[in-house]
Amino acid sequence: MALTDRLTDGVRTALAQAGLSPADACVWEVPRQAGHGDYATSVAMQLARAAKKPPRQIAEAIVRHFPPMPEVERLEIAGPGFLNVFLSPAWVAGTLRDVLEAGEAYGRGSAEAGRRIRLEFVSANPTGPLVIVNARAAAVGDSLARLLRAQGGHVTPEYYVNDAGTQFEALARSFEARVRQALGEDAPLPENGYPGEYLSELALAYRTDGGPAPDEVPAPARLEHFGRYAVAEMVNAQRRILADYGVTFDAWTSEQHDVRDKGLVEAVLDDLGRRGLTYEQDGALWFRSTQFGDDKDRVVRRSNGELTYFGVDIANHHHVKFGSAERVIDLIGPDHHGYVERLRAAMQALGHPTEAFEVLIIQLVTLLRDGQPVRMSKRRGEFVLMDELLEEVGKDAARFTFLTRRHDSPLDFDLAVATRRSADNPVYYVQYAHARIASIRRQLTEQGIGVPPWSAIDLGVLTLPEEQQLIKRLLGYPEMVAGAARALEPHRVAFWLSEVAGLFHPYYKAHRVIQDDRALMLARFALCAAIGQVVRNGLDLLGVSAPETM
RNA sequence: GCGCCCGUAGCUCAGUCGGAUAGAGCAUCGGACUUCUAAUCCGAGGGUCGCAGGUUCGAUUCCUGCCGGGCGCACCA
Repeated sequence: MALTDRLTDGVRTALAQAGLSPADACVWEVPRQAGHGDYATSVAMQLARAAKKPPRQIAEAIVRHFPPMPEVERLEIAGPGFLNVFLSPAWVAGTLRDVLEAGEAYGRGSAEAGRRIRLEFVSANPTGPLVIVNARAAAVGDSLARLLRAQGGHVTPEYYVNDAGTQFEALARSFEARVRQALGEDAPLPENGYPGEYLSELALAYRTDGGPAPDEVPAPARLEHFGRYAVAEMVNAQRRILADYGVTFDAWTSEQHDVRDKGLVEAVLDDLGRRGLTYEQDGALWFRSTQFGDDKDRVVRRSNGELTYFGVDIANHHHVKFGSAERVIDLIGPDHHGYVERLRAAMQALGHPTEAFEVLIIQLVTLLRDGQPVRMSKRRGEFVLMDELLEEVGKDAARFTFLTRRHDSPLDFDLAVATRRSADNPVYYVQYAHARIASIRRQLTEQGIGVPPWSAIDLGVLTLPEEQQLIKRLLGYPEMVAGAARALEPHRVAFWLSEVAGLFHPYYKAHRVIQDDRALMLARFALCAAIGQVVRNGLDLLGVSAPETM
């Protein structure tokens, strides 16, 4: 049972013994100030009104009747009626054994046990290379997948390939033009085409592979031919970069093959139509999204007969996503946030619980170098690509930096800072803690010092304030992970790790592990091993490596 | 005009479910390697939590209004 649950039980028992009415909720928080104990609750203040007694008097009754517990050293009443709990140092030290024995499983929970979760992120159009904001979405999405898995969820990371519709056609025509140019023809790029150099390079590769010239492909099949080739190559390139970044997807959903070709759009539109939730106007088919809180009704099939992106996406969400999961999470860019409401309306109309469908907005990234903005203009081809970012700053620094901000706040990414190997860069600060611990382990081995099983080490000698503080911090790790998963906020893990490293480095500097006092040495090594384990577990949730040496 | 997000130290940002004296890193200034890795550590200064009301024992946190910034308001995706 969790410590706070035990404390709550103690409070309930004490209230009953004192003849006071029970508290419906007892919230424990970790006070900011050490003098206020390890845990505090304001339950006495909240009960004061109903009990018609001063809060301090209620608190005193709780203290008087609180059952003895090995975890608790003493209770204090403070301020207007706070109840402060001071943990027993011996019990605190003993918890280290639980951490070490749990190993890589330490921090896992069961909040999502058995639940199937569909998590879509990145999903860049297959019309160009991945750029820096895609790297942010990939870092956040992948970390979320890891967090939700750590809570027992069956997570399917999904990449939706937008290989149909107007953008697909623009890509197909642009690519065809580039192939013609590669053959020496004077072929202009179509209007609204994609001017990037990458399509010219792809055209050369296409010819090298022996792909047929445009005029050798029958006109009716030409668009499809060049479009499919370009999409396949673009998606492959995206997949490779993401794999280098440590991000893999279990589902690559094709708009054309997995949604449109399977008749799912007609099915879902018929479904909505039978419920009277669609209507024809001006030759187009509309969905009554206003009935579910949207500002206006939305077109699902245009008057020219073509489906809108929205129309297809309803089918995608209803049949593909919810067809295989109880919970659906989408990560999107801020430019699409106006789109969320209508999709939410559609999911509601189709009977999905509102809390089962969540959309996270991943804010934009402003790229800086030494504080100066790096211009990103697709038109002039100056935009910074994801592979260039990875080459310059590396996977670990990039991922960690993206995860030191809330996903919904815009981020300034300074290339110069992220490249710097110093404390400006919290990723190295955290990794260095892990490397230093690994170094201690190596030193022990080199000096022929054997370490007995954890159960044989007396941890009670870890009485320094720094040691107690570190252990208590490790004790809070599972709760932090559970909170990050619940709130879908992986940045909490990154901050937590920085804080633990910030406790470890001063401790390392001030107190030697390897020393003549064998009992103390072993206990301190156990503490370091536990810190190393938890840091490794936390970094793994971020997809960042935990190096043995640096 | 309407909607969403954001205003916290010089800068970049945390701040749990409403708690006690508001936090970190960077930057600035001053120090520390004979010792398990100096990618480290020790110390100092730095605040009207955008503004004004409201709710309450208590508000950076919740509500309303205003000011300032970003984004979105298509038979585009």
